[in-house]
Amino acid sequence: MEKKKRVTIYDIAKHLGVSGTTVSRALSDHHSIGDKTKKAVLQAAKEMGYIPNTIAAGLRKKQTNTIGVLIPWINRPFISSMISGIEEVANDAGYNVIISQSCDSYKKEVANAETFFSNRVDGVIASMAMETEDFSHFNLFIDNDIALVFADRVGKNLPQDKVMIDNFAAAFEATEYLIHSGCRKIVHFTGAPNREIYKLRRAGYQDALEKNGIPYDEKLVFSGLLSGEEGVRNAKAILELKELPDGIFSANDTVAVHAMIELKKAGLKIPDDISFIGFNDDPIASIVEPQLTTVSHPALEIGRSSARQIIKRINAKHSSPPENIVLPTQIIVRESTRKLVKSVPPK
Amino acid sequence: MEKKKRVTIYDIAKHLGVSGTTVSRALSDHHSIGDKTKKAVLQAAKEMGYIPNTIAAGLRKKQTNTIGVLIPWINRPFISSMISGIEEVANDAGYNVIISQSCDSYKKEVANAETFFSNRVDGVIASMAMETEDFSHFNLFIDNDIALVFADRVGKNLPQDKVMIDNFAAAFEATEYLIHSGCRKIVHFTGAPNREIYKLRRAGYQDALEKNGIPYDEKLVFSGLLSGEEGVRNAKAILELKELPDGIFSANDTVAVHAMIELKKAGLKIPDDISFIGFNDDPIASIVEPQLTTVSHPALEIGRSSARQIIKRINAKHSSPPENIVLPTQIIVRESTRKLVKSVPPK
DNA sequence: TTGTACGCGTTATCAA
DNA sequence: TTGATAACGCGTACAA
Repeated sequence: MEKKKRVTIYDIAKHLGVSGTTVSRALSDHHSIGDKTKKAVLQAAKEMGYIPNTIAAGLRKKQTNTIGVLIPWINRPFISSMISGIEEVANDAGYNVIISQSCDSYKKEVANAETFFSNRVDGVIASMAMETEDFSHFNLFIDNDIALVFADRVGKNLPQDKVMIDNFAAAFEATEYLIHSGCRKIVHFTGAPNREIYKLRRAGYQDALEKNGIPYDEKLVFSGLLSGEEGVRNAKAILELKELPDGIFSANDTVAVHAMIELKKAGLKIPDDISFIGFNDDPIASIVEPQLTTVSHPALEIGRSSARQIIKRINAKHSSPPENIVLPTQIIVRESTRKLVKSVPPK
Repeated sequence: MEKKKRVTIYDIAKHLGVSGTTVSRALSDHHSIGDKTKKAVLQAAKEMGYIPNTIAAGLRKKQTNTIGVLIPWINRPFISSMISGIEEVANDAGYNVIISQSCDSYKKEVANAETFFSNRVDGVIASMAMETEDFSHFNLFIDNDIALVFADRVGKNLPQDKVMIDNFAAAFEATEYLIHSGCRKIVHFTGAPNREIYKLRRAGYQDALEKNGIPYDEKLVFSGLLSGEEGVRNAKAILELKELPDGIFSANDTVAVHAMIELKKAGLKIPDDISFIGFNDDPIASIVEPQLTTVSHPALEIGRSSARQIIKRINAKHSSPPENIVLPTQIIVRESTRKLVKSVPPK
């Protein structure tokens, strides 16, 4: 499509017989500008259908008012809600949001980071791919003073802002909830261990077991991509165990729900034979029967908070130590767990 | 955050003792450039950590390699899948995707359109807000020769490319499926009638009834936002009816599933007392019990197809008549409908 | 094959 | 309060 000539500040200037500078100032409400000229410019701009060219301004100001969001997948309930939160806050503050999915691939993540840099985004919010183990591609932003905030799937030991939940504590509480409701042999579904969040959930699970005198058994931990198909596979593997578990703590809802359905098919009663606690509070959690008890993940708020943080960094005059923003989680008790036999001690 | 001096083609030029032009050409693989110089430039660029400034190039070339995506909500399964498809195709073709949600608000949609224009996106893919009745804000793109493709929630009588499904036919088939499985009193859940897609689904529903000798009854059509809460409300309203319906065709899965659950609570058997067909094939459709029969909406493919179309338009030398791309739907038969008593005639 | 000079649309600086 | 001029980083017509 051929480009059309568009209205610029000089068209307005010529029309009004003033300089481009004056128009620019009038439009950006500069203090040293006559009231009459200002009004005239604004009027003319409107009449002539002028819309500022953010790109050109950005080139000059060395800023684009754009935030890059780097996430593994868009079409997952948790992530799309997070993006929704980011977009909400960013838009209100006058920023655009550009999105790239890594599809959990390290290679794509690296490529996307470069694209963001090429587009001179003012800041980046990143949630890392499952595969990613080396973080050096983020140096692009760090070395060039581009604000960087990690959200949810953060890197370990990276000196950047992070917005996340307390995965260890959430997992500990969830596991202990199962224990307090009478479970003694508890299976854990987890994701790739190079993602800190899954490592921490697993650690919380392990710690809860040990604190309650239950031995930790590697064979009861199923690790993978946390997909629905994996839930079915895991369920089948569980049915092969010599002694069935009486509880399952899953690092996400998808795998939990599909495992649950598969176990139900095999005739097991939930929660009586096996209790379930998931993670995320996806829509499917409240639809499955029995409804899934789960750890609610404040997705929207993680997004909002990340956006606020990145904007704060973008506007900061000086650098300051990295912040760790931890958002609260909550166990949503539904029907896939039994009643507590021992009350959970207050925190 | 203060901006840092970044490597430009002139830094490379100075370093190598050549002109900026030469560097620019070497980097973009221009034909008239010496092999040695090219190699030297590429080498130096790599060493110095040069990454092109797409923004500056865009200003010069009057293109940004950016596609604006205007959708009502990000965090809905159908839409996030569509975006995923857009992003996939666009990224592969070297385009960035910037996203704005209108939250189904006309006002936000207008504001977002202006932002897109300000950012000089090369093209726009739009799925309209529920509220939108006036389409004049899209003239911004049309008048300025910015490619525009409507996806899914298209406008009526607009001379733009559209990517969508055959809503009328899909609704007709779904309703007829209910009829052929023995339903005679069929309720319809629909969305705002200013969105063509809902109007068409309703028309398909009505036509199927009439073609099969069943009178169309306005009182059996429930219109609204198609939310979960609405599903509960609709179910309660249905229970108040003098004579219960024996089938429900819903314009989305969310409202169908929640209504189903509510009716089950009231003791109704599904599909024996009431059959259900939804629309979209959201994840919840295959989780609810009984699993929901639904019209599958090729979300990912609508996204991919829209992206391909917009890129085609962006690169087109001349304008050509608007295209209407219609993607196939499919009834996914699950457990919320009874067996067909009369086979569906072949199309 | 290479370089000079200018333009893309805006803002910052300095002078008037 | 206003204006002339340069600069942001890159691409390109034209000249060499």
